[in-house]
Order: sequence, then C-alpha cells, then structure tokens
Amino acid sequence: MARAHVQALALVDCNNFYVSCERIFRPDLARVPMVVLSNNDGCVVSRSNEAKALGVKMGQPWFECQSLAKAHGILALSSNYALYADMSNRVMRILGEFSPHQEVYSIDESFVDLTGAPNLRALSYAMRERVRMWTGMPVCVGIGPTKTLAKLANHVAKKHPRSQGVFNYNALNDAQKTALLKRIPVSEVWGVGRKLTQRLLAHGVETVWDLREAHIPSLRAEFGVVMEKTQRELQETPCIELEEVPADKQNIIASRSFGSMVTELPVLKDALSTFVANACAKLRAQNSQAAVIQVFLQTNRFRKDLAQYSPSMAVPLPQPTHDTLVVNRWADALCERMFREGYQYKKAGVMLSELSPVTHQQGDWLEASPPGHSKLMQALDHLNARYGRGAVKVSTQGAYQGWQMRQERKSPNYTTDWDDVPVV
DNA sequence: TCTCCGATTAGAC
DNA sequence: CTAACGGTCTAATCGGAGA
Repeated sequence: MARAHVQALALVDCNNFYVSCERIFRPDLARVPMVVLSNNDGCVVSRSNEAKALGVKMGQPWFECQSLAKAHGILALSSNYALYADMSNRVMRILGEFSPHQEVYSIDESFVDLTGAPNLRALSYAMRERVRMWTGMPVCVGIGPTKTLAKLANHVAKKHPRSQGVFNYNALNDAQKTALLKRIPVSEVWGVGRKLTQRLLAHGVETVWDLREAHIPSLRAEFGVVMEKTQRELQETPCIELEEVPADKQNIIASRSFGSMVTELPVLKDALSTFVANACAKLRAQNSQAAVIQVFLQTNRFRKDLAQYSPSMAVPLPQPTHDTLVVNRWADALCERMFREGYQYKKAGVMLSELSPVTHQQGDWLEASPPGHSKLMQALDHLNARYGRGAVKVSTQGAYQGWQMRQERKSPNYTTDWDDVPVV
C-alpha cells in the first residue's frame, strides 16, 4: 500500500530520567555528580552526565563504585517510583497534545506521530520547550520514517550537542544518510544488544550502514525474522507499528530481592503475601483473571560460598481468579511445599499467567461458582487508591519484618503525597 | 511427523 | 560499622514428549 507521506515519527526521550526527576525538586543538585539506584539500592540505573564522565557504568552494582564515589563525592539516591511515575504522566500528557497519535513506549520515552506536520524542526523545539517549561524535564527529539530510525535519530540528538536536542533523519539527503549511518556502530541499533553485536561483528557487520546493506537471505537465515525487520526499518520500510493502546499483559510478576537474607518460612510467606497482593492488584487493574500461579524462591546466586537452591512451582488455579485471598492460599501452599530448612533465601516472587479478560467469567455450570470476593477486592482497591498502597492489607501481610528491601536514600514524594510537598 | 510445551536466550528499559 | 549485584515484560528458538 502506498503511503501519502513518508512517516515522520518522533521519539522523545527524557535525559537521564530518574536523575532529572530528582533534580527538578532539588535544583541545588544541578551540577552534583549523582546516580539513582535500583530496588534494594543494588545497581546504578540512572546517571547524571557528571557521573557518566567519571566512569560509572549503567547497571553497575553500587558497592563496586564506593571508592570512586567517595573520591568524587557522587551522590546516590534510592529510586522513588511514585515520583517518577507521576512526572512521567505529566510529560506524556504534554507530548500527547502535539499529535493525535502517540505511543507511550516506556516510563521515559514516547513515540509521537508528526506525519504531515509542516516545519518538523520548529515543532520539535516547541515540544522540547513546552515540556521543559511545564515540568522542568529535559528531553531530546529524534525524527525518522520508522521507529528504528527515530530511535537512532534520538541517539544522534543526545550525543551531539550541536543538534540542540533535536535531530531529523528525514531532512537528510542520501549522501548525508550514508555518511551518518557509516559513522554509527551497529550496537546503537534498537534491538541489537551485546550478544547480537558480537555475532554481527563476526560477520563483518560493524556499522549501521553495514546492517542496512547486508545480504538479505543470509541475514535472515543467520539472525532470524526479528533482524530482518530491523533491517527493513533501517531501509525506511515501517515494520513495527505504533501501538497507541497498550496491550494487556500476558503475565504478571511481582518479586523482590530481600534487604537481608531470609531463613524462616513465616517470613517468606509474609513477603509472598505482599507480592500476591501487588500482582492481583495489577491483574484487576487490567480486568483480567489468572488461571495459573507460579511461586519461586531463590538463594543469592552471587554468593558462591553458600548452598544454592532456587525452586519454582506452578499450579493451575481451580478456576481463573483475581482474588487476592484465593491466590494467597495457593502461594502459601506452594511456598510450604518448596521451602527447605538451612538455606538463606535472597529473593522470592509470584507469577500469574494464562490471563483472560474477566468479562468472560461464566462460572461453573455444575458447581455454583462463588461470587468470590469481587466486592471485597473492589473495596480494597478503592481504599488503597484513596489512602495509598498498603492502606488495607491481607492479614498475613506485615506480621514479619526483615525481608523488606533496602531504600536508605529515598527522596520525598514531592508530587504524590501532601505531607511531602515542599514548603517554600 | 506434527504439534505443543517448558526452558532458555536475548533484548529493552 | 556491617555487607553489599533490579524488576518486568515480550518474542524467538530449541529439544523433548506426546498425539
């Protein structure tokens, strides 16, 4: 099918998103080298430019950075997801005003379809400025005819200060495109990660240009259908559609590493009941029910000196449900079955799968299906929405301490909790 | 032989 | 001062089991 226009897809990406969220409410940190840590204060997941310059790597375990951090005064904060989610919503809403077609791709990225708009450059600067003005968030804009090229254009916008945060691939002529693609390593392409980079290198594919021009049948045979799509996207044929409505999840997982090792069954059960509550809340939020529950326990795989044990069990639920209390009984039973004395558990989790829309519930024809705790769950969700997650809990939750994750340096919930709103 | 399943791998963020 | 390494999610692929 012929297209009226070449697509102009903008990929708008927030710069150092978590760090930027923190700095919006702490302008005094504007030039301080800083990072935000993953759950349990484990790994670096967001770095300021200063921290990047000092050599802190993405995903690096924080304890490995201790000496560097001490030497240069790098500030580390725990992640504050309530803050990041709220800031994300604000940014995404503003970007959505610029087009009828938007895909919120992740917490800090959005595709915005600008096809047909006059003066893309001016429009891109306007997006940037408005987001900056209304939220304080710095963003970069990359424009291309496909998602893959828009991502690549965004990479160029981020990397080259001369671009002033905006790069439009569509505005290049063929010679300029060639020159650009020959300068960018293939590892920068969306979908090409560490392993694929190595394999491509072994086939002489070093740059984005090389991948774009690679022999199609052999590429497909060696790397599969996904790589072929990527190649076609680099050749400006859209293969990956804009997904404006996020699809329902097919699996829902709730798991966490513990703040310290857990050795006792009741503590594990306590943690699991919290995970079940979270997983079921997510399930209900998308109006689904689960037919299968899986529970897993894990010892610390990095501690080679300790005995390892990582059991996992899945069972079908008697009938699909989203009832926290029902699911909790099964989690409890599975945990009990798997638990073995003498191990130090570091992590546990719950996975709900074989999800289906709850509207299809017909009940059992022979065995009168209980209405379940639908009303109860509804009330629970409302109360937790109104008074904060954890306001109402299942009775097995919270009896035991000790498994909760470490979060030693979390900032206040500036935008989502009245008690944390800064008084100026 | 075909299909289905679970486990494994790879990637994104 | 200790001890210290994330959490979700999807899709592809492969080998074995079962029809």
